[in-house]
Amino acid sequence: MPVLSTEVVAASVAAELIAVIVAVTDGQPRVLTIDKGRALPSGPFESNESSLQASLRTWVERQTHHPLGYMEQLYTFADPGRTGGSDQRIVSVSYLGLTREAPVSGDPGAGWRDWYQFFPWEDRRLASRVAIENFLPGLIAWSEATRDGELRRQRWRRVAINFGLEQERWNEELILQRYETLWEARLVPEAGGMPAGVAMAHDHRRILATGIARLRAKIKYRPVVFELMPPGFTLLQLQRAVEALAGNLLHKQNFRRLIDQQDLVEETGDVATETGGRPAKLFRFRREVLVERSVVGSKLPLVRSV
Amino acid sequence: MPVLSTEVVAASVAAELIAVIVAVTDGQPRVLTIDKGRALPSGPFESNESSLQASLRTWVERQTHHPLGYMEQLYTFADPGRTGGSDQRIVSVSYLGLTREAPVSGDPGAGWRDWYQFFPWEDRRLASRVAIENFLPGLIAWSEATRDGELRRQRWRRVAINFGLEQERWNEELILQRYETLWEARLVPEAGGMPAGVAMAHDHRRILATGIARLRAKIKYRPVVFELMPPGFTLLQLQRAVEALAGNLLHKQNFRRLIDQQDLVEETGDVATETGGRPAKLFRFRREVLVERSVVGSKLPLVRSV
DNA sequence: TAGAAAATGCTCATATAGAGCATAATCGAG
DNA sequence: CTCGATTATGCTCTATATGAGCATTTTCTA
Repeated sequence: MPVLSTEVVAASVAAELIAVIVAVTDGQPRVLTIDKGRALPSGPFESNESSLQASLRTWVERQTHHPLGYMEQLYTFADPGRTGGSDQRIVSVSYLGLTREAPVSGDPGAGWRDWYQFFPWEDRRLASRVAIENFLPGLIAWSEATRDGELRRQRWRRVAINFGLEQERWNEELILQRYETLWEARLVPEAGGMPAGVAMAHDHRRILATGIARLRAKIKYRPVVFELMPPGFTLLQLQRAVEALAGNLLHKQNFRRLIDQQDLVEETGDVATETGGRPAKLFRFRREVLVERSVVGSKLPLVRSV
Repeated sequence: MPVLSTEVVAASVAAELIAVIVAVTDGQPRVLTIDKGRALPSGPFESNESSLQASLRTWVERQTHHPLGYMEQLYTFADPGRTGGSDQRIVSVSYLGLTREAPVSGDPGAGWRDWYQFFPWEDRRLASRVAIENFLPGLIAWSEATRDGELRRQRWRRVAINFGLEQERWNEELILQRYETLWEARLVPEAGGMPAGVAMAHDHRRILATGIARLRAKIKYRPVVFELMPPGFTLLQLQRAVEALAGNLLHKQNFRRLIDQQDLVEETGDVATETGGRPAKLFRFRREVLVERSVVGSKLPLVRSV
């Protein structure tokens, strides 16, 4: 192996972009897919574009008719199993983007999907909660399928941490860890196991898991949910959006306390009357806070349950 | 621009790896450089290696004679200004690695540098504190060098947030933002300005800034400092290491409280007598916590000052 | 007119973080 | 041997943040 040095010694590889574009519609988190939900949108890294992000942004905005309110790089993968045309290694640079849902134009296989169809166990909102018990037997079987006692112990510990068993509490950020544990236990279709969640091409479900994890972490300290909201919204709608992303329910009063303690929103003056109960005031995001606070965090609450 | 789709449409680019390898020696944060401190170690992405990280890890361990305790991907850059031999775009995948310092072998230009020589303003430990006042006039001049009143206000606001002026408190994670502000204000040599900190080749100083920022954020919720410590250490040495990374001093008693509340360390039974005062107990990192807590955080304190 | 469904206002207990006081060991200088 | 300097270590106090729950208010619908 050559010593790392200053001379430009860069190998020729094939580079592609992969996008995790997220929206929240009617309290459901959605992700933009192609090929009838089997893959994430991807495309070549364009040498003539000014930056990696620029082409992605342009493309998404054309597809969704909404500006991409927020965008960040996720991770760069080099799946060892895949090679491009001329036997080149493929390097995939993935991005996470937030926008609002609109009918997609162009590609007939493209469309929005509820992201929990790919990770049913990640939705812990009571209404739609999927029992972990479904694949718990499989996990137990996997953790016990070894003669090595120490390894058995480690595997079970890992299952407990990932899925909130024993004394552990459910950690909503371990999406990738849970998916990989299920993979190792051959409980996902990609690994040839029983269908736990809808499969995707290549490692796209891992990339999506990475995106969800990043977003769940991000909403706790940055005001990014607002990029998913319409211009005016009620506090309950806002809460439902956070809950959709986080995959669990929040304490309403505490949620509201946090929101107005931080001056993130201001009243529009209107009220929403179609709420079923007492009409709710409509709010808008104070975009100024993005400048005011720059990178300084704004915490949003993520409580464990109702 | 082609629609993003499932067919493999990946452009051919030149890929390189860039490493930010960090150590802490005698209470100073250090970074591995080549070319007499002018660049970060870099090398080709090797198609035959099993993964991006593998070759980097092997290389660093050979150079430093220490295992790379921790490693994570930082960011992928595609500097629009640079192209490889056949006019290909260069994609740089950067990694952050933690290890301990040892004399480097091989490349004569390679060696460890105090990272604050590249970012003097980031060191706020009283002992070596560099006055921001040095370039404050430059920042003021920049923020006022426009007729647009709104832009002037925004620029000044940005300076205040980045450098902790007016009511803002210094945010130690804004390393990249500060560097970029100084760049825009032409106060760094790369941008043709007065020498504020030692320059590096290409965008390496930006990459280093990204690494420092990531590390400063990480030490707050993951027990990564221990990868920089010798097998046995005193609590003060541990604190000095955290302070070196964070760039500011911590409240000693609170630091110790947090450390032992979390069962991160255990006594070795020995004491260090060369401390000058009362001998300190030696501790070792309880490596088990990495398994026990998996990804679950362990907070380390970052107080604003003594 | 009675629920039902939300919105809102308040209180309380606990945990955590920032700060500071006080005491205990040890070494070196005089 | 004693004083001072230096570091280790134990404890307390306060402010704030967080998790939880009670109580009211407003509106719509059956």
